[in-house]
Amino acid sequence: MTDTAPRVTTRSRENTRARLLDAAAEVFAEVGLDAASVEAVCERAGFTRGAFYSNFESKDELFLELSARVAGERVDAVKARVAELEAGGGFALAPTDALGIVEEVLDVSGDDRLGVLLMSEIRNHALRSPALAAAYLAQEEEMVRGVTQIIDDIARAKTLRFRVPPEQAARLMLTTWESASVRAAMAGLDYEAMCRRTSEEIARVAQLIIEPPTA
Amino acid sequence: MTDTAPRVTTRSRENTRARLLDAAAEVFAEVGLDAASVEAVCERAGFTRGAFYSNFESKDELFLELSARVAGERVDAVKARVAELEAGGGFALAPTDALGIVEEVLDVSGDDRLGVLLMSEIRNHALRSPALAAAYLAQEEEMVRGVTQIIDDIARAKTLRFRVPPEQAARLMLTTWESASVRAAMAGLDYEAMCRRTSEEIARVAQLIIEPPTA
DNA sequence: TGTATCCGATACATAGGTGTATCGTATGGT
DNA sequence: ACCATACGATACACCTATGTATCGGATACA
Repeated sequence: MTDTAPRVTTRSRENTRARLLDAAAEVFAEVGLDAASVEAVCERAGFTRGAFYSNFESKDELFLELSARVAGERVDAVKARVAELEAGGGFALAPTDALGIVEEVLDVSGDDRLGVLLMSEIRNHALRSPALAAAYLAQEEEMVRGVTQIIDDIARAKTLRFRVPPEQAARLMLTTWESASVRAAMAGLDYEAMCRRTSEEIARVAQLIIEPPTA
Repeated sequence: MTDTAPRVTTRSRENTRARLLDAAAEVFAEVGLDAASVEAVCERAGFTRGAFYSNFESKDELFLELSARVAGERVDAVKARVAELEAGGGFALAPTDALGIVEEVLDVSGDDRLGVLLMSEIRNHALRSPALAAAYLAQEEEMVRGVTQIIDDIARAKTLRFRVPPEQAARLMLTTWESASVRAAMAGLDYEAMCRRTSEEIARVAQLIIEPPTA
């Protein structure tokens, strides 16, 4: 590796960073950012604090990076779904079966309970940190773009008409999804029931948005 | 006060409790529950920790009580609005002016930035504490009941028709409101702009829900 | 006015977390 | 195979928060 790069620090360091990030995701989701000690994160990852401070400057920096990672993952998942839909276009559902469509799009971001907790944690802290807020809002906009496209694609494929512009529909879907996930997690439902209930809630909104065929 | 009550501890104690609760609301909103030290709360209230531990058992207990208080206040505000509408019924707006209606109903819960932060904090912790979760969900249900009634009243007064049952409409309004408030607070908008933007967002949803007159 | 009681302040003991400085070792390059 | 370096472990000093136990003063009631 006689690269132009001044330093080749990328040996197993990336691995350590990744393990710390994974552990942090778990611990932060479980007890929250502020209640989570650096030591707890390290213990979970199988390191000591020496490793931590060798890789990150502070807990906040790690949290920022973690937030960026999960945001990126979510956006990527949606984008992948868009590509999938545009490539295949293999939808064989009845146009009015909103729930079916929703479920098919939804399982992309199969959100477990911890995922919901982590996102909530990020959202909560974004309210106080301008840097996090900017990242959070940007990610949300990206999500809107992706979902808007999905809606567009589906509408075109099925020749559906909407009562609102696709972008607004996308926003509605996303906020409904967010709030439904949180409510489900709060009610302590297991994963399956959680998904079911979330789907139903979103499907209701979808049915409201979709213009019924003028038969 | 030779009451039947076994103990008449209610001298100025209630005052102290109230002041501590007020201070806690501020501090928790500003830095979050976990980052807020008991000492910070006491300092804000003008007391020392002695007063705190004389009135509350722990920070968590205080938070639980605070949550109950703000939840009660919100529900009361909505209920008062319901009573106001049912008593007066003085709506002189055009039926299609969704934004006008929304604004008139909305200013009830004139939410400042700190209020949003505090609610977010409560919501976030409710995800991990069953007791808080139960309280939070119960409050939300009460809010839904109130808003449902408001929607019903308005609909009756204006002979509007909806595309969805009033209860679902209420849920949609509330989740939209919640998410819009959070987004506004995140974007760092001032109070006025925040209200305006939130109103617009809700009005759009209202317009979607309201069935247009079949002219 | 005297007295008992309640309430908040003060002082103290302790724990847990943080960040840094140093050390030993594994690894990569030649 | 050797050397240099990077990486993570260990140890240390500091600090902040917590909870309790005790003290002093104010207040209610006679």
